[in-house]
Order: sequence, then C-alpha cells, then structure tokens
Amino acid sequence: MQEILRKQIEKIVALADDEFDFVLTHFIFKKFKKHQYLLQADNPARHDHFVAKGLLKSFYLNDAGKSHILQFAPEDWWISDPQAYLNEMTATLNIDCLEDSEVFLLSLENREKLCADSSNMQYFFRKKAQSGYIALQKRIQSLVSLNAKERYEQFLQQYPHLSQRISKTMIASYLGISRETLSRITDS
Amino acid sequence: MQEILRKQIEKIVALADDEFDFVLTHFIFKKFKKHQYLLQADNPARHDHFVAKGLLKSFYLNDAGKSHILQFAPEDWWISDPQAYLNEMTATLNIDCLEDSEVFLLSLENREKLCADSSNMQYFFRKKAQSGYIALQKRIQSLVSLNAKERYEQFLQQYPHLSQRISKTMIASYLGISRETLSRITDS
DNA sequence: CGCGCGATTGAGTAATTTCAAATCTAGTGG
DNA sequence: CCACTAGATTTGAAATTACTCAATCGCGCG
Repeated sequence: MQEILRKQIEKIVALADDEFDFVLTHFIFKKFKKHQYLLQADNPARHDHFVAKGLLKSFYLNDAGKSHILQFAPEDWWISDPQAYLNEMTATLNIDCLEDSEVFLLSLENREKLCADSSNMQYFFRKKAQSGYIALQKRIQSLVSLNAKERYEQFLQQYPHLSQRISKTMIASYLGISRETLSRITDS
Repeated sequence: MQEILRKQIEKIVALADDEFDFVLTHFIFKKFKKHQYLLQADNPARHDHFVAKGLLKSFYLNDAGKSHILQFAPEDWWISDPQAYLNEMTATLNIDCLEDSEVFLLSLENREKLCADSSNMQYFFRKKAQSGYIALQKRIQSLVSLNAKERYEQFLQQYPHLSQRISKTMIASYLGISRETLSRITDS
C-alpha cells in the first residue's frame, strides 16, 4: 500500500529507504466506504489526501443548489479543498467516495514539517503544485474555447480509464454541462 | 524597481539584504513597449516574467483562429506559458504588452538554481504555485457555474482596478464570451 | 474633417438548458 | 426465475442564453 505513495513521490524525487520511512510517519492511512465523506463544506479542511486505491470526487453546491464536480481522484491522485486546506479555512468543497477507497491523509502541519525537514519533499510539493497549475490551465482553455461535445471528447481522450468508472451524470457535472445535453451528444 | 520584486517575495519569505542581492543576479531586467511580444507561440518559452510596471496579457489562438486571453498581468504579477516554460517545450501561448512595461525575466535554469541554493526561494516558489492553483480553481468554478453576466460582475469585483485599464473586448475574451454579449450585459 | 478603433445595436441562428415523461438497468427479495 | 425498485439515461418540446454577422455609433487624434 505504501509502495504506491512511494512510487508517486519517486516519479519526482528519489528517496532513500529511511527517508521514505520518515516521510511515511507524517501520513495517516485510512479506509473509506463508497458514499462516505472525507470532507464536508463548512467544516475545517484538515488534510490533503493521496488516493492509494479507489475513486473520490470533490464538488461544491452553487447558490442554486446545483452540484458541480471539480475533480475526480482515482489511484495515484491527490485531492483536497486546496484553498481551505492551505489557508486553514473552512471548506467550500465536499469530498466523497465513488468507490471503497484507501487514502493517505496529510495535515498541513505535517506537510510543512516535511518540507522544512526535507528539501527533497519540498521539491516534490513544489513540482506537484506546478503540474497541478498546468492541468487547471488546460481545463480553463477547454472551458472557454470548446463546446460541450468537444469538451466531452477531450475528456474521453484524456481519461479513457476513468470514463468507465464514472456515470455520465457525473462527467456532465465535471464538464459543466447538463446531463441531458451530454446524453444527446453521446448517442451520435 | 528591484524593490517591487523584493516586496513580492517578502510577502511570503523574509530575505536578508545579501540574500536578495543574490536572488537578483538570477533575473534579467528588461523594458518593453506596448504591443511588443515577450513570447510567441511555437517559440521556446525561456522565461517566467515578473511584472514590475505596466500590463501584459497571455493568450492563445484556437483552431478556429479565435483569440482567448488566459491571463492579465499588471504590476506585481507573474506571467508565462507555464506548461512550455516548466517542461522546456515550445510555447502555445503568446504574451504581449498592453502598456509599456518593465519586467524581470527568470530562466528555468536560474529558477532551479535559486531553489537549490536557497530553501527560502524554494519555499517562495512552492507557495506561489499553490496560490496560483487556488486562483485557477476559482476561475474554473466561475466558468462552470456562472453565466456571462455573473462572470463579468465577479470579474469587476475581483479586479476593480484592472477593468479600467483593459478594453471590454479583452475582458470578454478573458471571460470566454463574445464582445457583443458583454456589451449587452453592461448596458443594463 | 476624416480616419480608425472600440463599443453598441439589431436580427437571425445555434447551442444549451429546463422540465417532464419515458426507458433502461442492475440489484434485491420472494 | 420473476417481479420490483432506485438510479441512471434517454427523449421530446419549449424556453433561454449566447453567438454570428452586419451595420451603426462615438470618440480621440492627426
């Protein structure tokens, strides 16, 4: 189980065995059931989450009460309410499980300790934030310049594996289109 | 001029005088004229840019040839093609000046040197990437859950100063709506 | 005065949403 | 094996939102 976390980090920085053991002491390992919430809006967002197994999503409800999915997180992904987590604020996002999941939790305090004690880990988190930024910028580009159909096709290309584990209703919510529109797109 | 850069960094980490002097040696200072390009698509994106004075924008042309503005960068902001810059690829974005501008350029090589030599600076860039991520996530939320009028009003609230220096055509391009639609929104 | 650029307006069209109803599907208990 | 239910998906029709294209307006500047 821990191997997944290690491999994820070592995609970016190499770690000696004892250094990884040290890193690991900063995480909490937990299992969650499908439909279980890891974070609810208006609660403190105490952790960032690395998914070792399963599938989570983060979403928020707008003023009209409509749910918008911000992110899916299958194995090997991180998920949180970044704004609330990094600024120690109360969450606006919700995170719950689409499948039974196994997750490593990291508090902000422990993240900062890790970064202070290990320049490797600070490097890792810097790179992770950078690639996250790039990913979001791509998503913005697709939102402003692609129509519903094109966005859906790009999603399929980008996450061919994911699209099989997620209902179309949720894909529509992620893409910012209604489920009816997505349905009409796919039957062609 | 350098004071602006220093203040920007010291919002996040304190620097001794000699440390800032050291930091400064990694940047190149340049002036640009209105309409001048700092980066063009298909060219290597060699630098990240910190704006000391003036106003820049980044944008790209989609397949249909339509221009979409990704970011405005007034004083105290950073602007680049992050994907191209951080992965040493050829740019897909363009960056040009909306006003005469003064800019500090930072190559990827020098950024990494800075981070390797100064944990303060690595901390700074980590935090900067994190807040960038948060900002983009907010923008995604507004794109998927707000209509044209709401997005425009949010833009005015968020950047009251900016909206006075930028044509409505460009604001429309940033918001992902046509200039005609924006015009119809504003006359109410 | 006349040019050029941004902003506006009008009319028609295209994309997407909404609401309601019908259909399909997987899982459950008898 | 079948009936039944909850959830997801699909379909239809009307309404809304936003876009496109074309024409006009307004204004600053040489």
